[in-house]
Amino acid sequence: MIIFRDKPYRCTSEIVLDLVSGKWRISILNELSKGPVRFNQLQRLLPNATQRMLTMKLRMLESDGLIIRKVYPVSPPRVEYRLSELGEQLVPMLTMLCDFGSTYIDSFPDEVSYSDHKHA
Amino acid sequence: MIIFRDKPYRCTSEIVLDLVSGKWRISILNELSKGPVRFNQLQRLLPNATQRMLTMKLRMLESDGLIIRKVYPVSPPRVEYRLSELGEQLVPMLTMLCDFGSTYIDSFPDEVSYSDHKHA
DNA sequence: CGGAATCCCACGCGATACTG
DNA sequence: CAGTATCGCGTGGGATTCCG
Repeated sequence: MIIFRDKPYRCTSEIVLDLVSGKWRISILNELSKGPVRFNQLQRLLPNATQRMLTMKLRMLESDGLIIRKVYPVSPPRVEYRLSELGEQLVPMLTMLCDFGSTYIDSFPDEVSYSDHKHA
Repeated sequence: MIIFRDKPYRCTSEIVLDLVSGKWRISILNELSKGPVRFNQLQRLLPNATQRMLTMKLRMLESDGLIIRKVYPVSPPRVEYRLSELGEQLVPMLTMLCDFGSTYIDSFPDEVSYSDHKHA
């Protein structure tokens, strides 16, 4: 049994799930993997996430050491987020998750459809 | 936007998270990756999971197509669970998650400890 | 622009007891 | 042995409003 940050885990894979699970976390990481993004840009990229949720998840990812928050002391405020070194190391895994997801849904073609609209 | 089983996803990786997230799912998959297991064995392997939770998670994994439930019509009842073909394909990814988890916690040696006791 | 504060709800999870 | 059936709560997620 591993204790990490005062929480017990049966396997280190569960720790990784804590890092990337939770709504918006993967989407944020995916966007940041393409390069640094400002808060406002992120809002437009993830139009269904409320400001509150984005802020919360970004702070969590930051305290997990996966992303870096950089504040430019200008007016109007400018805050930029980017992957940390650890976060960069996560990218190949995100790709693998994505790949297996594609493989998986290919086994259930009847249950898949696509939608263009951004909401929901 | 992908719709899979009536649920929207921004990326197929989010589908995979739905498959392996949720308490006990990864632990169950890890145990089954070593070979078929009976319900009772699983209970002993995961002593902190209640019967209800084990049953629920097993049924979910089954309906997700990752595991197979085989009932032997004997008395007392004998039910065996094993990975499906799809489930087997998941194993390398579980290994990778585990590996990255180890890499990750190595970055925070102060926040890691170990415990022998099975509870919590 | 990039938040923080407040309020609220669904549901994932669990404890416990019962059963073919 | 391998499950249901009930009940209850914590917390993750969200809508809304206000702020420097």
